[in-house]
Amino acid sequence: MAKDHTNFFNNVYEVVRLIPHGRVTSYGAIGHYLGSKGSARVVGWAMNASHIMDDVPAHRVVNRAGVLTGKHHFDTVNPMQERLEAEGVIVVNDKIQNLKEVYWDPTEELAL
DNA sequence: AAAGTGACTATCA
DNA sequence: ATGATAGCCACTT
Repeated sequence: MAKDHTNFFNNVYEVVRLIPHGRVTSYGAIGHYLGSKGSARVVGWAMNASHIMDDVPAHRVVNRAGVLTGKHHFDTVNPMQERLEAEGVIVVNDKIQNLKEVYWDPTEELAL
């Protein structure tokens, strides 16, 4: 990836990959950490392309409400919520119940 | 180069 | 409280 025009995606993948086990974050938080708080959609877009990378745990990335908005975008039959539940996250009806307990903000945890 | 799309978020009704 | 609309930034065509 010597090209810079994919740097934004690379940053997203890097942050997502750094999400601790059993933790989740939101698109806006990642976008904000990258310097563009309004780029939540772009983060989601990066996730859409993340399927080419198996090192990107997109199942740990949810929307602001803790809802697994993109669970249907997973190419596999392995549901996002089972994966999250296996990590210790309580997910019901595609929504994280203990979001506040598992929420992980890169701007607070990484930007030190 | 311009227009369209999208796994989001915030605000208004 | 929910539902619809607008704003946002980067990618695709």
